[in-house]
Amino acid sequence: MSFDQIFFDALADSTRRRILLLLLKADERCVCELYLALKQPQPTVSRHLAILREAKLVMARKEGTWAYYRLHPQLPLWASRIVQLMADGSSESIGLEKVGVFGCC
Amino acid sequence: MSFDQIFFDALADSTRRRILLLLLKADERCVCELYLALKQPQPTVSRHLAILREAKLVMARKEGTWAYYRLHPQLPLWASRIVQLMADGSSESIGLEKVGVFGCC
DNA sequence: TTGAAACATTCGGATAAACGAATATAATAA
DNA sequence: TTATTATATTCGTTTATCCGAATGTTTCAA
Repeated sequence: MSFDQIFFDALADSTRRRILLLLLKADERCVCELYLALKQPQPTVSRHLAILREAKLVMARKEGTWAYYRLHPQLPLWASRIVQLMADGSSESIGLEKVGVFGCC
Repeated sequence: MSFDQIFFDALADSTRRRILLLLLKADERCVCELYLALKQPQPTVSRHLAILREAKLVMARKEGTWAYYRLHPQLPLWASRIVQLMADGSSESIGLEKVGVFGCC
């Protein structure tokens, strides 16, 4: 399957789009920040992160029991511009305002 | 369902993306040009066009028995920029080179 | 070495998307 | 009216996706 197909499949889910927007606003986020911000169960978020990881849209860094995610540094330019445009234009609530007030890690 | 969701759902299919790219390069295209260029059965293309039409990504103009499609003039700016980036970055073959040599209309 | 915390994965069922084949509609021409 | 051309829709089936619930894995601390 082409990267195009994988990329747009990944964007077809709103939880995955919200994850990408959260990662766009911060260098790194750990999984607990993400699922608390998104108000979704941890396994749900982990499954979506796995999809984004396999699509090479995000990268994971492990540190102890924590996993920190960021946008993939080798994301093609056109693809990362699309993520940015998504941020500009999307009417979807990201949940970012809540991040940081949880003492999750 | 939000426009965001409808928009990215529409982009998740490669035939629909190719239709959008074909329409990006031309003011208008009739259905026969599209399905000949895409090498897909006419009902398949019409079904995808219906999805794009209901999503308000494209607009149809009827003239006799023909139907001419174009990108929707009120497409949000961020959305049409995404379509353009898709054109820049996509590795997918559009089939555009074949359009115009068919005597379909 | 037992326990707990942070993530990841698997399974089963429900919902949705896509396609081929067939059929319907609408406009025009004979 | 009948036929034809261009396009649209419906139907039935297959395939893919998503979610909740349960379970695994890894790391660290006691």
